[in-house]
Amino acid sequence: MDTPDWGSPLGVIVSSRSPDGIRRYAVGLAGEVAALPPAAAAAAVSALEQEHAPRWVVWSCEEALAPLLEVTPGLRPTRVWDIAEAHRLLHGGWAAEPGRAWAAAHGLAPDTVPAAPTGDLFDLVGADDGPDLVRGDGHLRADTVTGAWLTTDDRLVAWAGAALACAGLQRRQAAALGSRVVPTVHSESAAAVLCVELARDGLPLDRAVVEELIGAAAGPRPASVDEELASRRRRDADVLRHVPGRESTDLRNPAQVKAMLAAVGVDVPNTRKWVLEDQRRVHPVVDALLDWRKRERIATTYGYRWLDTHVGADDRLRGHWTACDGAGGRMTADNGLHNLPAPLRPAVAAAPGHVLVRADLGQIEPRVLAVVSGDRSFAEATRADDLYAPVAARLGVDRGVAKIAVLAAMYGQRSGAAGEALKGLERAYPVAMAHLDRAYAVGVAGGDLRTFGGRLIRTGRVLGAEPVGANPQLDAARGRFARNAVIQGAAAELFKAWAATVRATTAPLGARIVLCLHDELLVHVPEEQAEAAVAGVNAALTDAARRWSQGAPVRFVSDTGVVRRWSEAKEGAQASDEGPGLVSGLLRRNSSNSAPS
DNA sequence: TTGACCACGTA
DNA sequence: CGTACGTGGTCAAC
Repeated sequence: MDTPDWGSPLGVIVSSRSPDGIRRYAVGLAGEVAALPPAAAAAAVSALEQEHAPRWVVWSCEEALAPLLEVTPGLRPTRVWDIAEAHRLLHGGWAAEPGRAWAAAHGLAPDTVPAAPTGDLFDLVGADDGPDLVRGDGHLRADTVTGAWLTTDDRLVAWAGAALACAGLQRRQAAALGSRVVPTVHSESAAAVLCVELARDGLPLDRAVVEELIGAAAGPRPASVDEELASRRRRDADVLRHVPGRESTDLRNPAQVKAMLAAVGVDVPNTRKWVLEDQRRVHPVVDALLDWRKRERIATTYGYRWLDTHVGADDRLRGHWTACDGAGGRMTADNGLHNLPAPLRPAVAAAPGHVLVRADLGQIEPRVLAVVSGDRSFAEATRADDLYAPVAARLGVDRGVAKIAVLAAMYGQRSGAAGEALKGLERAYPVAMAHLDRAYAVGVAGGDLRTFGGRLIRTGRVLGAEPVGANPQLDAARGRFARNAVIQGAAAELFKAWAATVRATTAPLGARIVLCLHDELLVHVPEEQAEAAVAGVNAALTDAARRWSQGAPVRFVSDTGVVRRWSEAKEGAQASDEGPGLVSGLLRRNSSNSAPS
């Protein structure tokens, strides 16, 4: 078969695990693949990486790289083709097992992919697969991933060959979709490598501060179940003492809370925070309840159990990372890595001798809109540090109005004061607005879209299985989903290209990315390399944006600074006092913040 | 035990 | 007629 021009040597890493848990690899450059045990495989990858810097084809980074990186922590592959990530990009959805990716790469219908063995007696269907890796009907045999068939070195080498073949077909499909898509696969694959590293390395925490913050919200660490219950009752009592006669209210039951509030004259349709915010003055129980909710969040979700379960002995918070979610393609993480409440952020702190380089992209979504729509006038506005200023000038409105109008156009909110300014936007930036309207229309019709970088977005089945046209509300929701997905998804692609570039260019400084948060990066770096890392992060943005946008005249900006704690402001970041005042001060500031506006 | 709903944290 | 994600609580259905 004629292979596409990959631009660099091609390597492959696949693995299988026998039923007794022993892992074995097939590793090598294309045409020279050998079956090896883990330590030897890691050594081979290291040597080949150094000598040839190949693009490594893997069925998935998690399967192929995670165990190798445990064996050899210094291993850092730079170029990867992750078949699962390529499949998600090219064909949509999240499921991307080898059999499914293989089928899509070969143009075989997804509903004909043989089901993987389930472990019960139907496993005997494997007998229908015949003796070979590829079945008579063109599908991969079903019992590969479980390790049931990959029992010999020859079979493992054949498995590597299948990965190379699959990647070759994917690459051709990607190239056929346009010049941006192969680079997107490269970038998404790099993000998948980064996810393995993020999961392994974790986010550095200051354990003493975590303990203190949890203590301030949830009380001291309980030594027994009884103490835990007592602590919980004390928290509840702070609310219930405001409602004599209703002390038996279950604060965790919204219906009971609603009834309790009604009894003291607070009449609300539901007990959501933004509804209760306006009722603080009606009765003191409202204030107490909102404070309780904040403490309860930390006590339950980010309390001692969370600390003990997810923060290691090395004071690192670890979770599972994915390179793309099911919809727009953003990275996801669990165990609180992506939704850590702001009051806990002072606990995210550099290890001794290190600092955090914190960088976030400014106004990324409107800038992305300028790229993906090709609107030259809107692109002109991105030359400003504050994009809303030139837009406001062009529209003849206040900056605040311009901002709301732009956000309304992108996210679909039509209520409020944005109406007039929206008309101005459509006159001033018709190309950008038409791009959003087109995405909305495709969503309403249940059609398929691709992001700027080529990710397939299917709208037909989002939010349920109801057919298009049957439910106008559902159609509109699909439209909003689609309009948002082309922006959010493209922003995610740029972000990952940036993160991958930062990972590659700052590694020689000893820098490691420890958190990715949609438009924000935290890089952990030895103190003496802080300034070099800042420069590297900023240069990486310029570089990644130019490559991602293929030279579009759109400017992207990053607010980049050096901090010891995530909570510190980036500019003029002086280390705040680290005494006991830190914690109580932050809690106070947080609660007073939420009172007005 | 599972799934729906609520509620709320992040971007 | 903002969207996306993850988490933990309760409740109803199984």
